[in-house]
Amino acid sequence: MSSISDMIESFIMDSLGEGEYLDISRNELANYFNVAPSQINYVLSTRFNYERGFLTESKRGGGGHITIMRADDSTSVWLDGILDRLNQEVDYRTGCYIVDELVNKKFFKSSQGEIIKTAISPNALANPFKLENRLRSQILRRIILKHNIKQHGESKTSSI
Amino acid sequence: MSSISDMIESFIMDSLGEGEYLDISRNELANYFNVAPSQINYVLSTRFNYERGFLTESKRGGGGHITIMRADDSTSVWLDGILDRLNQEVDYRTGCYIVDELVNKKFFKSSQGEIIKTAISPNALANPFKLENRLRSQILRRIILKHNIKQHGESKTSSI
DNA sequence: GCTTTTTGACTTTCTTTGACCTTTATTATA
DNA sequence: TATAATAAAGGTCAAAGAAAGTCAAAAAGC
Repeated sequence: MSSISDMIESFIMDSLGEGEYLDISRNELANYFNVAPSQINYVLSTRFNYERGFLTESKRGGGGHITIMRADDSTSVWLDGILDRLNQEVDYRTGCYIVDELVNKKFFKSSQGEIIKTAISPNALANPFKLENRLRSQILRRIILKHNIKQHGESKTSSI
Repeated sequence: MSSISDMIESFIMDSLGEGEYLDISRNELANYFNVAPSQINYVLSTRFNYERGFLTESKRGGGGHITIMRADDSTSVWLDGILDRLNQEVDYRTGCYIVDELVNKKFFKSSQGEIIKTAISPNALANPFKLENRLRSQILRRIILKHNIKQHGESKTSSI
């Protein structure tokens, strides 16, 4: 009666036991239950999300894995820390850093993170042009030119 | 479970212990773990970079070696020194000298160093207002600060 | 019919490897 | 002795491989 996702959920719950966190391999687990690897993601996002008291982290590539953690006091401390920082002014870089942290902890998806970053970018938030724009194009022009020359060997301009 | 890179990382960490720095031979280490020598570079650049609190130096040729150092207070003193110099005007030669120093300490990759040198070159900065030297120190300062901030997340300056 | 589950094609990220390059030290030679 | 050749490191970069992520369509439950 219960779906495979439910079985995977209880399997993970059992493996977690009383522990604070658990490391799993997405592929192994999917293999064990004979399901598509992405179904593990489905289980994680529907059963082991923040609302249900969990946070997950992962790493791709060789030796990649997924970590499932209980979202306990320390998590809310972490979140409070971030909210505290947002009581002061936050420049673009810091904002991105915070967004990355939140994405990392699967608080937001990375696609959502991108939107957020765009929303808080200098471009989005401000300022009609100033004189520095001319300089900027000059610098960029210079860098691109030199890069191009270096790659194609035709050096007609001085090295700097 | 964990990748070989992770094992190499902990091996280095263990060897370093509480010490301030550690000398290793790239080839020996690669041999010990049965990996391509370049994988040692991979571990160094992903795990023992400035972001993570380390600086590395190396020497080639006979008796060559790699030194892994904790980026501690003295590092920030060194960095502060450079930033101090950038409070005055900086001509192109001096700028390149500083960039070389930063590349030497693996603060930037040499490919990044090239870009920076181009960005502060007379050609890039030529402008009608004869502000070249002031601009140069400003740009250099900006790049280093941003790099440093990006790595440590302490942002006291505005994003642009 | 609507919601939840399952699947699979495509994407992104991280690791591993290898071929080729640069620098430094040592040794041989004029 | 100065210089040229050789050997002994480490550096770089790109390709191949190994995971996990995304998204939308199909299938299954209710």
